[in-house]
Amino acid sequence: MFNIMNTSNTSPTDIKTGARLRYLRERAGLSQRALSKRANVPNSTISLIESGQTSPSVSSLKRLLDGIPIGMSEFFAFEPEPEHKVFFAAEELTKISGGKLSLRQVGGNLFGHSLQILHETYQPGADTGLKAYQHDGEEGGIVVSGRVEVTVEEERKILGPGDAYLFNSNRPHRFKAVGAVECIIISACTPPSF
Amino acid sequence: MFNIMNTSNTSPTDIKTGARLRYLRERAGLSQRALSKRANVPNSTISLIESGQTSPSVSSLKRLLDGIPIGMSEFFAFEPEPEHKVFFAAEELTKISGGKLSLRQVGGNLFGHSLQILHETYQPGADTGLKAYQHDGEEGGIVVSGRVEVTVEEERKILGPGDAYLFNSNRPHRFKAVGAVECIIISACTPPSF
DNA sequence: ATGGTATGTTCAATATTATGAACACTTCTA
DNA sequence: TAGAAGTGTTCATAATATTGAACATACCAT
Repeated sequence: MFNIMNTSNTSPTDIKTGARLRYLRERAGLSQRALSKRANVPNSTISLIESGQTSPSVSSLKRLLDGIPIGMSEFFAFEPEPEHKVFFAAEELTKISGGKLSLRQVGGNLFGHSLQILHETYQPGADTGLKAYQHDGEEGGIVVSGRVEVTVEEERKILGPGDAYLFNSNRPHRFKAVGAVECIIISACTPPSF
Repeated sequence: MFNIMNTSNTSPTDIKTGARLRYLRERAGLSQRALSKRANVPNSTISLIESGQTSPSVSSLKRLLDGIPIGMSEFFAFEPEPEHKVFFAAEELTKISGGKLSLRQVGGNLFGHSLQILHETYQPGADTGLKAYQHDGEEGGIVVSGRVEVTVEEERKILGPGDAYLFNSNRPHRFKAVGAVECIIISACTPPSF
């Protein structure tokens, strides 16, 4: 069995499931035990998966991702590809969320990077819901077109083209497109790891 | 443990992994044993997974999907959503392939349908490679913009806007965008099942 | 009919994953 | 400094997935 870029010596996992899970868990500001409670999976299992000592069953992985939360498709959306690219065509942006709220990311994966840049497209009425990504970084962006109502804790403001925002990611926040036209935002976010 | 639309009575699988695998396997014209050889996984395992009696490990599932072939992300891209929709906004089309060759599908999943309609976008130079989807249906399409070189067995022709094609899916075929501008095709395909 | 080949399913044995408790370590607080 | 609470890791055991062989059917050609 052939394996590219395997960190561990024992390798039941040919795909980098463990590294992805660890990355996303830390990105959500969750400890192994915190995720353990939310996903109803023992922390030891999480440890073994993340260290590449076992390959989780689909059902187990599903429970874990539900606890983060993140979808199965999004989880596996980071495919192995030649990284260290500098230039990205518009079409190359990685789609990490679909439906009414489209998130397209610069670069195929984030593992080697300390900055996530997104092209966000909100269809009219699209709403992120109230979320608190609890990591310690900052996030900010500039509205390109359309109008969004941005709520950060108690502060609320409607932003239009040219307007911008910047805040600590651990503050609860929410984005909602208002008006009849789609809204496009270019945003950036600093992950805590790396 | 709660489960929507579970066909089986025993349910180790909360997500419809088995149904998805079966659908995609049959769609590729592969028997359980044929996929077994290509994926290096015993046919009995495939049977158990498809009948929902086990939840495969990620590594097993990866081997199976490599044999079809299909990516992990694409496999899980069909999320539970309200089906039986009639109208679909352009943005709602389900992206089932990325990179230089973009395939966007009408409807979130195909399980209840007998027709697959795609909005295909080929970046300049994009190429499907020589593929033979072996199912018994037909596929055809009309070029909207740009130019494609279409090869079906020994026949080869360059199609431009307004041109069209139609052939049995079991014939080896290949699409390649030519020229400097991206090429858009609207295509349709009849799956064998259902 | 008869043999050959294909299909998907089932089952006991084996290999792997999931679990809960114990461990080693760090950080915080009194 | 001591204790409590946090972190990730390890390990025997229990639970589950995987395997290979046998089974039941269906289809086709002789």
